[in-house]
Amino acid sequence: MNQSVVFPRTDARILADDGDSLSFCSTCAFSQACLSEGMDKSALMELHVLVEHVGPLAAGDHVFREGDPFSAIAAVRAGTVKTYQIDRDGREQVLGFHLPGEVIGLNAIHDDRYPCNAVALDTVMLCRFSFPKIALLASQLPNLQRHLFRLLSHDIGVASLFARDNSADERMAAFLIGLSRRLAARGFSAKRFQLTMSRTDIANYLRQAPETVSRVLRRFEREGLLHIKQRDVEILDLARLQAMATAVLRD
Amino acid sequence: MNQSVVFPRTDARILADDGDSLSFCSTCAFSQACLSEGMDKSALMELHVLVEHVGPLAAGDHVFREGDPFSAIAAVRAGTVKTYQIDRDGREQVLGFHLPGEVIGLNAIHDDRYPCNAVALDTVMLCRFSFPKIALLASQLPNLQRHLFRLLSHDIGVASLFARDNSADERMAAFLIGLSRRLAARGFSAKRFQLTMSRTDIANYLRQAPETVSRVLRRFEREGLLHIKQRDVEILDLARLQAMATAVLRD
DNA sequence: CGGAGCTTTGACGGACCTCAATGCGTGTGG
DNA sequence: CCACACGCATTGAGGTCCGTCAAAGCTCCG
Repeated sequence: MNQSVVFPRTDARILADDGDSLSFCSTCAFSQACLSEGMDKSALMELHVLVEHVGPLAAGDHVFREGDPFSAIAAVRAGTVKTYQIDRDGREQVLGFHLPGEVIGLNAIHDDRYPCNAVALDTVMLCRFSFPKIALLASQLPNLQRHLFRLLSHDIGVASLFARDNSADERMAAFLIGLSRRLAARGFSAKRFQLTMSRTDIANYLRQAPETVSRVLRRFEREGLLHIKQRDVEILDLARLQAMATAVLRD
Repeated sequence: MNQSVVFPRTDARILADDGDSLSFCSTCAFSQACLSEGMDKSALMELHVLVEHVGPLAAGDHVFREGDPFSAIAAVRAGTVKTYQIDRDGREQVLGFHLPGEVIGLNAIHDDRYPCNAVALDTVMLCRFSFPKIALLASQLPNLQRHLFRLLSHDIGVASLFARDNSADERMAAFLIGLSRRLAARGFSAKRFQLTMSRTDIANYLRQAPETVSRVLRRFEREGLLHIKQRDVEILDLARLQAMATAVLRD
């Protein structure tokens, strides 16, 4: 396990590849989102100036750790980032999985420290945005400010989804449907994808025992809802899975 | 139960009392917070211009309803506001209780609609801030922008607190300690306070059965942790209660 | 005084966790 | 190239916390 924290140490490598940063940036989810919200090209140029491309990170590399001073948010460009906390008994608590196009670090603004750890689950590429700089730019670009407010507002709702009064089946269905939709929104297949996280991580995230995850997935397969082999999932009955998930996702 | 939505209809009453809005505003939690974060007096004046004082609302009055177009956030000045959703089976899901000094409506920025209902549990006074106006002002006042970012960031963390699989006792202890601290932060007593919400609401918020809430509170009393009569609580053993709550609150 | 609604109390059952053992896949070294 | 070992996943058996159901008590009203 690599113990190093990526953010504070990657300045050198980041500064090294600014030659092609503009071409890279056209694939950056954050920039794309800004564009789609009506930000003009010249504004986007200013955004590009403060972007730092981080990666590739290997599975197990940490993006930041709980308690680190807050300096930047980051958009996931490729791979999956897991955020988690360690409680006082040393047990891990998974807070979320972050796919390409999603932003991490927003919950660190409040008290200027990252309140959780963030670790790469596979090979991860990031766009790093210095928060002081992007906040300053936001005061000049209304659309950027608006985009940031929306990102933050969105995350408020997401956190409370998996309360324990839903059944194990419902939570698992909601988890899979959520993944499917988020991947589809980024252009990936909605019906075939890989679980980049272990069953243990999924169980932890859903507040269940790993054994329960195993049993529920197996039963889903027996009932023809999906096909699963190792970490490769194929959803066979999206409608029925979605119906189970509505109790959690409220759509 | 009063079915009216307060925000869209109170413009007349709000505009009527702008004569003394400045004196009122000195007690507004939001303004105070801005001041304490280093915003200067002239900036605060500009903030006062766009504040609208709403209230008093009676218990059962709605501040906004799920699906209403988003227009404003609001700081609770007095009383308690409950936010909740209705799932497709018609069951209520309590999202949170908002005490004086706390801001509601932040989760509506994302898709320009309030994603939940907000209802007064007792006599409530609010400060209403038009969001377009405060966002515009924020781009001119860096400290205001920073304050808004922090408010949003804070709510991300709060939402995920009760999502974990802690025991009924731990969640109840965390609920009480949370209330105690938030009230103390506003100058109220940390050891004696009123539960402005019903047991049913508490149970719903903690994702428990009302019967469980009843049993746990009763057991806490038998064990000398607190004294409770109806909705009046006196905490007798803050330390022990806090110890139970750490599993949830992580402090 | 009486009724409605919330709260409390008890008995019971079920969903999921814990514990334990086996199976499977991957990487490593002989 | 195969054997072995380690970690993760699976499967089964048993226990428990808490939700559900039912009934009675309490409070605040009219």
